[in-house]
Amino acid sequence: MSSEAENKTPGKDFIRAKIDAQIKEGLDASTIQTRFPPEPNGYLHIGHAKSICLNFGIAAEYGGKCNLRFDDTNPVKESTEYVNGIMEDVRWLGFDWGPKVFYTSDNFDFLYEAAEKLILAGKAYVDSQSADDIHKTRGTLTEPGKNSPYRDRTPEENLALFRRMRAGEFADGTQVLRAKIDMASPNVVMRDPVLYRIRHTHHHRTGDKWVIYPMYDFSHCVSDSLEHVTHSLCSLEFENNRELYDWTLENLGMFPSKQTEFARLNLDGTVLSKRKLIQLVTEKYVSGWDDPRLPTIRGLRRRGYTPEAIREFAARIGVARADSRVDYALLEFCIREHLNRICPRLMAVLDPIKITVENYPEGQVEWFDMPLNPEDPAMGSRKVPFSRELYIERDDFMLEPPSKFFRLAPGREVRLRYAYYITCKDARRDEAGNVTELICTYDPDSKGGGTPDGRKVKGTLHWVSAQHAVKAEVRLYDRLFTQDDPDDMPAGKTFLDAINADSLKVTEAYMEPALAGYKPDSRVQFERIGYFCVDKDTAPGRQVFNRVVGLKDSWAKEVKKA
RNA sequence: UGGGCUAUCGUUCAAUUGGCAGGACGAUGGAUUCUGACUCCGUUAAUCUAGGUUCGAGUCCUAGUAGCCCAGCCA
Repeated sequence: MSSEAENKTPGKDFIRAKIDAQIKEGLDASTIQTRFPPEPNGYLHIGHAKSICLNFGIAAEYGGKCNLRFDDTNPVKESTEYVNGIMEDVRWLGFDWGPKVFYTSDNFDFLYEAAEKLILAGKAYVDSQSADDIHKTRGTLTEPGKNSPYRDRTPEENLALFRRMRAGEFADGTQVLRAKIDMASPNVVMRDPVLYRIRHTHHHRTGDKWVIYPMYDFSHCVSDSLEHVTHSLCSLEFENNRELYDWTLENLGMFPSKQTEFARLNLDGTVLSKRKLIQLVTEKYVSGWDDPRLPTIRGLRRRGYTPEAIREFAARIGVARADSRVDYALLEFCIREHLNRICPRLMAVLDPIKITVENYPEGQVEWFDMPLNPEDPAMGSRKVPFSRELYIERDDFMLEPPSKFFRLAPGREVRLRYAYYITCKDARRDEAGNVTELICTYDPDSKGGGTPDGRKVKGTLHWVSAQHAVKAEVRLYDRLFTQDDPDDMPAGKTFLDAINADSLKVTEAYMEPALAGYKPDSRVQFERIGYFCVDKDTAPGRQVFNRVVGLKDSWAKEVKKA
């Protein structure tokens, strides 16, 4: 059993429960310090959002602080572009890291001095073996490693060598600084881990000042400690590194930050590893980091997700130590729940079929005033034109309807939302038998959508006036992968083999005129269809909408069953 | 006989430390409805296995089983 299980308070996740217990034992809540420490080598995804919400959330709840720290110790992978992108994403998610941004690279001088201290204390040495030899002598998971022939160099010798490393006298890969711990440790991480390596590479912040760079295991704990991080929260794969984290701070005599691990997020139908996301972007399987099919923060943002929905999602998935994979339906639930509250509701037809209302006067147009959201009158209203020729959704008509179908069919009466009742008199067909046009009549007494005799209709359809319809491009998205877990493919297959060829469908919508007024980033509900977000690709005269998520559709389920 | 970690409804997170296994999502039935949406009500369904301790075990003990992480000069 893990020691984390002790002293839990019920209902809370194990981390917050442990903090409660620590406070009970005297911890001053205002000293609680967390940090979100991304490496700027890619953009953030929803898995990071979980960590961000956890770290910033805990700081806010307990009256502590959370730092944003860029873990920028490997210059070959990192860039300012990513630093800026990450800050933008964290801010968009709604979190504030205060006036100071932290960088591990700001601690390079301190880290160097700390390394010299370890050398002087006989706890670190310069190893001149090749990377290959270091690998070979590390041992295996079941066998101990062998000591390096350079392990017993004197502190003076090591110090001189280390200073020459820093001075740039050695080529990349020829020397490393290693901690002198135990080559026989059952924990492979403790077998004389590398602390510093040589990299003659330009760093995005320190430029060419350094040619040696500290490793994660050395720099992360020291940076935590310098920031007085009390709760260093990271994902489960760092469990094995905790022993080295503690060793380093102890041997340096520094503030004892403590690491706690939790399970990272896995989400059905997508990948959440930076390596794979980078591959999807660079090899053009998607249009970019902000492709609306991607689980990146900017992808979700462009798709039309809101920060509120993502934060709600993070709260609902919880925090635990067990590996898990979350149902995509939960994310969709969260965005629907928020968009349902905030979106105006308008009408657009995605797959039109024409209706001619034969008893409606030719050339007549009526403008109906319709509420933008009947559940929230404060949203106001808009004007919608009605005329003799209309479009409705092709799915809303059936020649030979099954019993449970209560939309339009020959002889059937339905309501056109907020307008009139219409009855289908005839369905015109082409040679192939496809329905091309519906001939209907309307009941003038049903104006506004009700009748004096109070008769009921089963169906209410959305519609647009053909002559007033505004066309727009609509992008319909499906999951990017066909498998729930694209990371777990059969032998010989990779996650790329699971890419869904139909993850994007582009179509043309016929919209009521008011919809043309919405600018990029606006989110609306297309009644009876789903939530849509105006895309940044929108140009004058050519709107582009992304489908954020469809409405729940119990009729579609019914059809599927049949 | 390498070490570390994990195991509860289909999914996910709980269970006041040994006292009626609960919530959410999903699924499903119904009510309501000018969105087959929303909302409301109901139903469904779980303690990895085998022993043991105990009046009582998800929780403690013993032995198993399954899964995840670690052999980067990545983080």
